[in-house]
Amino acid sequence: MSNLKAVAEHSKVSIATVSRVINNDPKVSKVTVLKVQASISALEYKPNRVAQRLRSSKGKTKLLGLIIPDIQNPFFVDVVRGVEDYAYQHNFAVMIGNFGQDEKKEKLYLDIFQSENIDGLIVAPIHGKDKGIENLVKKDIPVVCIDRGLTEIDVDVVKVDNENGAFNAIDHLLSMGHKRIAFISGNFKIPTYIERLSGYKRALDKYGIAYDESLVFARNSDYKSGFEIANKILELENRPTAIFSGNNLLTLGALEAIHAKDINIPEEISIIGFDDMPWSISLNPPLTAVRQPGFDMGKKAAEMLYERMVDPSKKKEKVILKTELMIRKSTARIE
Amino acid sequence: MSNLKAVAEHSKVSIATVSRVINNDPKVSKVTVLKVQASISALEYKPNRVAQRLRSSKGKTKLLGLIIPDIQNPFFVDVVRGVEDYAYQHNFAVMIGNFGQDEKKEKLYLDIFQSENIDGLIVAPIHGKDKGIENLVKKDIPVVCIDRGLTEIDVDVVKVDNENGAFNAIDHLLSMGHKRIAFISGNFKIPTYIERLSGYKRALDKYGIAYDESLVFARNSDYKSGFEIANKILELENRPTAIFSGNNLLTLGALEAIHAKDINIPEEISIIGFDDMPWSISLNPPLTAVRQPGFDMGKKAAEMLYERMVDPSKKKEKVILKTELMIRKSTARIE
DNA sequence: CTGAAAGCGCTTACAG
DNA sequence: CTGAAAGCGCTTACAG
Repeated sequence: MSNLKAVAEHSKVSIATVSRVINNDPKVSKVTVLKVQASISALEYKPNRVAQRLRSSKGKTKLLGLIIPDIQNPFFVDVVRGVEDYAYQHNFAVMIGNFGQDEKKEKLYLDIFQSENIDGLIVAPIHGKDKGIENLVKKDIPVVCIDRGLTEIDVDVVKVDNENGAFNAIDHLLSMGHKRIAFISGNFKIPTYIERLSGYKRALDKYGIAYDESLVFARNSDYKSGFEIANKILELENRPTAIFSGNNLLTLGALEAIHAKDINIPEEISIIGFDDMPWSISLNPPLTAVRQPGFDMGKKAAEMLYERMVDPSKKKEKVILKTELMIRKSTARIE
Repeated sequence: MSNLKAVAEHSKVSIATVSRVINNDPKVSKVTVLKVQASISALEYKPNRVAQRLRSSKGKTKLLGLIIPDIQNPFFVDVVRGVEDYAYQHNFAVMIGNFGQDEKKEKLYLDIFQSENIDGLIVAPIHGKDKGIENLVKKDIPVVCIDRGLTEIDVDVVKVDNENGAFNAIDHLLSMGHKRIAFISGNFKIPTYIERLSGYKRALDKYGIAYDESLVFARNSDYKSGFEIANKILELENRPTAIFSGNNLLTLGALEAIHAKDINIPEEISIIGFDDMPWSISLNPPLTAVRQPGFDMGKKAAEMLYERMVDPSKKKEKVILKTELMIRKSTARIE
């Protein structure tokens, strides 16, 4: 790789001048700019971002960290795409860390990203009291939380109204006559699930149905857990007539369990999933689901991060987007 | 952030010694090591990876680039997970670039990653004559191609036997009596599709059926294209009795088109997809698909990249993994 | 076993 | 408008 020095020699100016040309310093004379630019393209010079970043820790080199809980979850993939979309348009590179719901791994990525001098971070905290992220915020590193916030500290966040999303789903089920509705949840350390549970309870309340703890199952938020929990539910003696599953992967896992037992949806059991998927219509049957605008969330988060980088003293902002209940064919009315 | 100097002062040694401790230089005395380590933890010192990388471009800081065509495609997500799995175990950070089938974007990521001094790159080239990647290889930057190779230059690659994968799928269809099999493909610039087409042709040959070009449709490898092409196919006057779709997303899009028209699978049309998905069993009907071991491919690629970094003069290697036809319920025998 | 010094490729006051 | 020089946080010969 050619470097500043090579370009400087080629165009017979100092490296300082070359640097100025690269950074569009208006003080450089037209002639010099042209000369240097010619050398730059002749030598195919590309600035070394590592050196740039080391030198000026001021967002010059545009590196953005993105830490997500599970890249297998299509919702987070949408988030990634949204972030990337904004980043690409604004010439940021994105460094992605996928911690797979593993707290140690999340911490590792937090450390690495910091050591990489990222200009800012978008992260879905593993829980509401995430010390690692709190520290970053305290150090005034721009941080935007996505999907979940932080309880102990004021921070920018983009999330969805989980409470209402869950409420609407359960309300829909209750309105169709269901009374025993199982909830397949992820770990209740994760704020989203707490909120979804409270929406579940509020809907029950509305219909005067007592909350039955034995209908709520929390494990990891992955395919396997969805499969296993659904199996358990299907074997309950007084089997619930409907399932509300807490995320994409749990839904897909539950679906496999139901199909493996040849139980018909929605005739024998209804199911609503939190998180819609592009192919929900092609599932058996077309899945009724709570849609979250993942792409928009990612994009918005990137935008807010950028604004925070530009103005670090800006008031922290909470953006709460709406969910939408996509009614398809996985729920049926019962007596 | 505290730096080397702070640690040096705290433990009353030179920064050179602190650096040696960090890098496990055996020459440092036990006493000194202990003293320095105490300071390191007291100050919560974390080496600045940017500075490390700038100083020694020898894989010390362990940063790996991963460029994939489409993060929405679950197959590539598996690849990412495989790469990450290996990387995490070997203390590499992974920088991911998703180019969304956009050649300009791929080039941009190639440039950025180079400017970031990555130690090595795993990439699925957009086509076989990708100059940008060729250049990296020529500069002796460790590169492993995944899913697709390069035609003009010798390079490490991990891929799948696409020709046989497609052959088996078509053979299965032909053995069930199908004669008009449409192929929904991605762009034929992409080597995988060329190979899949040739498997398609070889199977036809085996059954003595003439290749009919009008049954082959190539566009982008995304959901929307799958949907649109399937719509076209379904409206053909002499409608094919089966569809072979070239990737995950195309399959899902095609499925939506078929369902939207209330056409029954497999009674009215059979379909086999290239790429299996965890939730194939929950599709309507359970999808017959060609399975690629994405996770293993990613893992293997990361491993090969590591070996290449350790021994740059190592002979280039081609690893070709097998596909597996997962027979479920989306195909039926016809007269 | 340890330290002083050079240098990785840049940016940015400072001086002219 | 331009250049010489310091410095970002490290590593690594070189010397002792």
